[in-house]
This record gives sequence, structure tokens and C-alpha cells, in this order.
Amino acid sequence: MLNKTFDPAQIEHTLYDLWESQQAFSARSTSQKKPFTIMIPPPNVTGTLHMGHALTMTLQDTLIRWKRMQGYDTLWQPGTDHAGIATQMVVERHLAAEGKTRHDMGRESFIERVWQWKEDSGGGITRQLRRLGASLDWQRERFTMDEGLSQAVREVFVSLYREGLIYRDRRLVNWDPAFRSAISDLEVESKEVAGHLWYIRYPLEENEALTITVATTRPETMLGDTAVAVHPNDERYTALIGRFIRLPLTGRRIPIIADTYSDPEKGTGAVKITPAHDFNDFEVGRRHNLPMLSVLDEEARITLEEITKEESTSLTDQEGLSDPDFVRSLVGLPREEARKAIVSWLDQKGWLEKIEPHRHQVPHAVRGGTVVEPRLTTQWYCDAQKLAPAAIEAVTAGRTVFLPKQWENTFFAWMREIQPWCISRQLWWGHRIPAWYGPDGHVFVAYDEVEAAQQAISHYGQSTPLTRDEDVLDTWFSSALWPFSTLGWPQKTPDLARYYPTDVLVTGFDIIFFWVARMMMMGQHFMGDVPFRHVFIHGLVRDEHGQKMSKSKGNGIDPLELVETYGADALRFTICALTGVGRDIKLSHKRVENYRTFITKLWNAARFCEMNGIVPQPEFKPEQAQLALCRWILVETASTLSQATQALENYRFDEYASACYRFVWNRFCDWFLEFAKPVFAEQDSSQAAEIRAVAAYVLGVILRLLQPVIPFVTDTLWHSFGFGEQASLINAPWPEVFLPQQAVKESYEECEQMIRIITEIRTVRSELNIPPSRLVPVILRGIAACTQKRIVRWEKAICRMARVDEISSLTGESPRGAIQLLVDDITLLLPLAGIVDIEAEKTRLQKEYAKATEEAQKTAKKLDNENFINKAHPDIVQEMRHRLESQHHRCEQINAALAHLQAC
RNA sequence: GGGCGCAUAGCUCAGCGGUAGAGCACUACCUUGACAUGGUAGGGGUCACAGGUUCGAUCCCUGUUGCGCCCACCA
Repeated sequence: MLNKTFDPAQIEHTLYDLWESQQAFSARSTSQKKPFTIMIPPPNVTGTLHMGHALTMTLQDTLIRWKRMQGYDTLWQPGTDHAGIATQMVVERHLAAEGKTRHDMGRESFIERVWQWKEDSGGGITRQLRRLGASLDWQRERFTMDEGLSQAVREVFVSLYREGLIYRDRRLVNWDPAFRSAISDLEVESKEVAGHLWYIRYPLEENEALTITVATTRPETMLGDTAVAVHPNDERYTALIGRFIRLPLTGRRIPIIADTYSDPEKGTGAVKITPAHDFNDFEVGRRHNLPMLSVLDEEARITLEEITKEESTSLTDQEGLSDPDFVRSLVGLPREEARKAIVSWLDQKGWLEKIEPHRHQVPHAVRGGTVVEPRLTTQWYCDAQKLAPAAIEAVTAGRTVFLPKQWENTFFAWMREIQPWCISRQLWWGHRIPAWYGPDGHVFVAYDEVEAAQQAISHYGQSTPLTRDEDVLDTWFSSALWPFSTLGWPQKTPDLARYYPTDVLVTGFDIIFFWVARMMMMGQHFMGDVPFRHVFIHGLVRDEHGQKMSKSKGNGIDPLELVETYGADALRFTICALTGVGRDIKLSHKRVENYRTFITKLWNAARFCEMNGIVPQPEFKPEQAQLALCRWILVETASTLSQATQALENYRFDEYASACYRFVWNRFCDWFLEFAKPVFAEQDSSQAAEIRAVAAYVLGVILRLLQPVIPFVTDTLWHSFGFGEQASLINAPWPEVFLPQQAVKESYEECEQMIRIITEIRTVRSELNIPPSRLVPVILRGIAACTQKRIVRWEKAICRMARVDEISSLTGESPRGAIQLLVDDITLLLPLAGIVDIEAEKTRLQKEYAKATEEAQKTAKKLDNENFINKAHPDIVQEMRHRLESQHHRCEQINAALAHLQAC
């Protein structure tokens, strides 16, 4: 017996455990079935489930469960990511709470601590995925830092190095002074900031009275200036090109150079060049062979190390121009303080011409939010420019297709402009770079220490002590290998051959560059094929006001809270229903609450079936159905099934959900079950047996149709009804579409007509304020014998559903004051004289007449247009003629009804 | 500066070259033996604006406005 209400909390845990213990989600690599594979975008191992996860996982699970039913050998590969920076940050925060830093602990014990943290919290996210109902193949769960994946990382690093696609380079990187690490371009976002433009006079070498003024937003970097650039065509400065200035503060002698980088429109047209602290200046410096002096250390504090190394003599005191004591006092000052100090010194000494307020873009670290400092360091780079073309070609050729398609443009735009990928990070948590250095700095890249040592012997001719590179790899380096590393690569495993390339990647647009592009490059390079055939890009989950959910705004919705409150099915169905193409999702408790009613409706429909003795009849075939009602619901079932299937094929989760919703609620419940009620109420109806069989069949289809999106409630019902004796719902076959024959279509029309009759009567009743408790008689006038027989067949249903107490027929005149209804060629009379307000009915009819004539006029006007007749498609013209005919007919009928009333 | 997306009922969104749709909200009536987390019926839209193409435009094209996003850019 089904409970009166469905209680998800009670069943979801047990049901999921059962599924898992039965290994219902396991891929069967030895089966004959065709494989269908989705790789999970691995969530951070120490993370917690947020709405974005709930969205992407629901969509993936819906696809994978659907494909499983379609008979594929499905692999949904689970796993987690070590998330270098994020995880290290969390653990460092814990340490800070204890008053410690990672440097106090040392590398080894810090890493041990992170592993411990991973062990303690690492199950969280996977437990939460289970809570959502995600049908991942847990036996295959992987972690980006487990032994197998680490081996893949080393293999990729070493071979790319040997191919010259990984190299070390000294150039500017985006440096996060808080992490004291390089970060990638993608981890930098520019934010507009209200700052200042400082105009500083630089005196000419030969005559201090003559100055050239530069404008800068970063006066603190002037310690590292090694040139002033002007545009070669800028007449204001042509005479100065090739001459030298003396840099205030240090007295350094630096050239005025001509370079087209300088923009005469900006500032004064003369720009200070600080190659070690600005990406553009760096390029200028390279072109002109300028010295590159770093004046900020790893924490972005002033350092004079490089200046004093380069030019130990320049720091001599020159009255008013250079001031060695002051400059030395700057050492160790953070950027902002150094800026203030330098500006005030310049002002005192008269070098500051003016200050203007200035809004400009400043790069900030996406994670942590510190102002990023361009910094000259040696890092490891991956030559993405060489890897990109194959990935671009794969998309151009359609071997990988993005959906929606327009994301391909985003992908192309970035890939075509791709920059060298800085893959080293000055962190401790991650894949340590497999590179060792000899005492002279010679690099040995090897799979392990033993191999490196051997290389050293052959290089040096003797055993030589090596030190390992301190840095770790960018987290996305290992993520890039995910589609094949999880399948056993670099070994040539059967799984790799079977499940690669995967079928679809489901993810958000925010990681197209970080992850999708890199998987494409690595997949093409190491597997010789794309990692996935489709990339389905979904939107973002926002709050009900369309705001991005964020911790700081506190507007986030916890998916687990929704699951606890409304059930996983309700959340999943809501997500599917709201996932349109290329649109973000606005989510609220209210939304989930609303869609939960659908789950409730389904549950209650099933209870009704149960109460009426509906049990599965495995022998039943839809082709056998004779009754019009049964044929009608079977046609509806077939049509829903094909709509739903097509929707899923096109990743139209919203259409899939709404097709199911409409069918279950507005067809199965509102009409089929309602029509069935009077039949079931009869003691021994000959029709009941067929209706029961069909109801059971349709219910079975409904449960299978909805299993992918609402697995808990459907599985519960599946077993409760005993459908499960044949197969578990999870592996039950996706229903076949039943193709209706001509006779079935006629039956369908018959049922549709009855629906219209009932609706017409209901509408009139409602508009004339006849309460449901008041039963009314219906008279059929001048009706053909076969139509009459048909109505008789449906009499009980019409009476019950339209609140009618008697259906009779007559030929000849209508009774006075009877309300006349028209459905196709059937005239229905409601003899309500004295019961209803005749005037109200007149008004109603007049309104309807006006509407009908207006519509008819519109059609007539169209048909009067010669151009329309000549140029429109003949089918359309024909259709319009038919339309006009029926509109005229309808007008006449209303008019007749009106005339009848007038006569009263 | 370059690019992309969106604009349809009070709200959230489908849709489509040929009579504007759904859910929620709203109004009225109804506790009828599956379900009040329900039933029945109803009101509500110059499809952002201006041009163009077309027999016909909410739909296609161009422009305008508004909102959002991505990339680039520390003078």
C-alpha cells in the first residue's frame, strides 16, 4: 500500500544505498552494448555541493540514466580534483587559526597535513552527490593526485618536455603577492578602480632645468624605470629622442627612446618604461634591449637588490635629484606605502607636476582578490600555440560540437590568440614538477629521481647530487588529462579503447578556457582524438532576482537544504524544467516547492491506480486496445514519448520536463483517469479490464519516462506496483513508441470530441454561474444515429464530468430559452429557462459573436488580397479558405442561438 | 576598444514567416471517494522602439535604446 503522501526523506537514503549495493550504476566493459560515457567535471575534493553542482550533475545524471535505459553500457566516471590553490588556502587558513604558517611546518609535514584534511573532508562532496541521486560508477572513483593519475601527469610532462612543448622561460608573469606564486592569465580579472594619474618631471641629463613629464598610475615602480618612450612621430618630442634623463630618486641615467607603443593621446605622450613591472613595458624593453630591474619582491615590497647589483655606484647623493638614504628607507615597504612615500618625496623636491583623479583597470587575483603584480621570474611554460591548432581543427571539422553552437566562437577566439601557458605554481599542494637541477643549474626532466640521476651521470660523467624543482603544476594541468587518465592512460587499457572519446561533456561556460580547451589540446595530442563528441554548455544558477549566488552576498541557496525540504526529485525536476538553451536559471525555494506538486500529483495518480486494482500486465500490447479512451491515451503516450526522446536528444531538458508534466497532469490525470472513474464505479463493466490494462501500461511508460529525472519516486512506484519483477527500473528499457493505425486515429478523434463537449458544457455552466451542485439535463437536437450511439457510450462520463443528470434527444424545435452549444456538427441544448439569467447568456453570446465575426473578417480580408492568393503557398490559401468556412459556420450558429434566445 | 547574449502576460520563461503559449501569481465557484501540494472556469500581451524585406513579421535584415556577460587595456 502506498502511503497517503510521498515522503522523500524516508526513502531516498535507503533507495540509493540499495542501488549502489546492487552496482546498478556500474559500467560493464565486457558487455556487447555500445558504450556511452560522461566524465564528471571533478569537483574540489574538499569542497561542498553548491547549486552549480546540483545543476550540472542533474543534467548529466538525467542523460546517463536515459542512455542506460536506451541500452547503452553507460560510464559516468566519478572523481575529485585536488584543487591546488583552493585546498592549500583552506588548510593554510586552519593553520593561521593555530597561529602557524606552512613555512613553520616545512613542506613535508604541510603536505601531510593537507592529505589528512583531504581524508577527513574528502568524502563530503561525494556523499552529497549521492544525496542528489547521481548514478556515478563509484567503483571507478579517481582523484587527480592518486598514483595512476600522477603517473599520467609525469608522463605528459616528460613527453611534452622532450618534444619541446614544455620549456622554462624568464619573462613577466602574473604574480599573486599574497600566495607568493605565479598565477595564470585566466586567474586574473581586471576591475575598475578609482586611482590617480601622477605627472612626474624627469630632468634632462645636460640641463636639469629642462624636463620631460611622464604620467603614471604607478609611481612606486619608477625605481625600476630604464627608459622614457615617446612616439617617433610625436613632434613635441622629436628633438629629445636619443637624449638622456636623470631619474629622480636614484639619479639613474636613462634614455629617451622612440617606440610606437607610446600613445601621443594618453597622458603627456611620454611614458616611463619599467620593463620588469609592466607587460607592455616588458615588450618595449625587449625591443630596445633595456635593463630589466625588479624593484618589488615576492610579497610586492620594495627591494633594491637588483638595483644595487646592477648599478652600485648610481646611488650617490645628488642634491635634490637622488637621495640614497630615502631610497634605502623604502626597502621592505609594501607597494601602497612606497607609493605614498615616493609621491610625497617627489612633491617636496618639486618633481611632481600635478595629480589627476583617474579611473582605470587594475588586475586582481580571481581567488583571494589581491592586486596582481607583473613580476619577472623563471617559470615552466607549455607551448599552447603548438597544441591549439589540432584542437581548433577538431571543432572546425565538427568532431567536437559545442551546444549551443555559438560557444564555438568563444572557443576559437581564445584558442587563436592563445598565450604560453604558465604551468608552474609556487605552491606545495599539487603535482611536483618532475625536474631536477645539477649544481650548475642544468635541468634534468625525468619520470622519477632514479631516471634523473642516470641522466645526471651521463651528463656529468659521474654521480652528481641533484635538487628537485620546488614548484608544483597548475591544477588544470592534471584536469586536462582527466578524460584519458581516469581510464588508465598511459597504459593501453581496454577501458581506454572502449570509453574514449567520451560522448558528451556537460559544463558551464566559465571553464571553457580553463578546462575544456586544455582537454581538447591534450586529448588531441596524446590520444589523437577529441576527448568528447559534444560539449553541452549550460547557464549559471542565480537567485530569484537574477543575482549571481555568492558567499559574500549571502544569497546562495544550499541544494542539500532543498533536497531535505522538498526531496531530491523535486529539485532535479525543477532544474530540468528550468534549463533552457543558453539561459541562466533563476532559482528559489518557491520554484522547487511548485514543481514538487508534480511529484505529489504523480504519487497520487499512482495511488488511485493502486486503489482501483491496476496491476502490470506483461502480456498487454497497446495494439490490442479497442476502446476509444484507451486508444486516445495510447496515442498521447506515443506522442509524449517521441517528444521527450527528441527533447533529450537535443539537450532540451525543459522540453523533456514539460512534455512529461503535460502528459501526466493534463492528459493522464485530468482526462484518462477521470474518464475511467465511472467505468471503475460500475460493478462489472466489460470495459474496466481493458482500461486497467492500459492504465497499467501507461503508468509503466510514465515511470520509465521519468526515471532519468526523478529516479527516487519512480523507482519506489515501480517496485510497489510490481513492475520490478521483470527488470529494475534503472535498467528497464526505454519505452518503444507505439504507432497508431487509422482506426486508432478515429478513436482518438472521438475522445477529443468528448473532451470538447465536456469543456463546452463546463464553460457555459461556469459563465452562467451554475454551481457544480446543480445538475443539468442535456438535449441533443437533430442528431445522426451514429453520433447518438457515440454519445451514449460516453454518457456516464459526460454526466459525471460536466455535472449533467440526463441526456436525451429530440428532433424539431428547441425548448424555449434553451442554451445552445455547438461542437462540430453536434447541437447540445441546455434547457435552462428560468434557471439562468437569459440576459447574461445573451451578453455572453453577443461577446462570442463579436469575437467570431472579427476573426472571420480578418480571414476574409486576407482572402480578398490578390497578392495573397497569387503568392502565398497554395496549402496556406486552402487552409485559409477552410478556416473562413468554419468561421462563417460558427458565426451563423451563434447567431441562430442568439435568435432563439431573442424569441423568448 | 573587440565580441556575444537577452528584451513576449504582474513574475519566470517557451515559441514561431500564416488566429500569441505554459507554469506561478490573480479572480470566481467547488471539500465530487487519488490528490485543497487539489478540481473547474476566467481575466490579463501594440511580442522594447524605428525602419526595411515579404502577399503577410512577434519571428528574417538594419539601426536605436535598455539589461547582462566575455575578451583586451595599470600613461
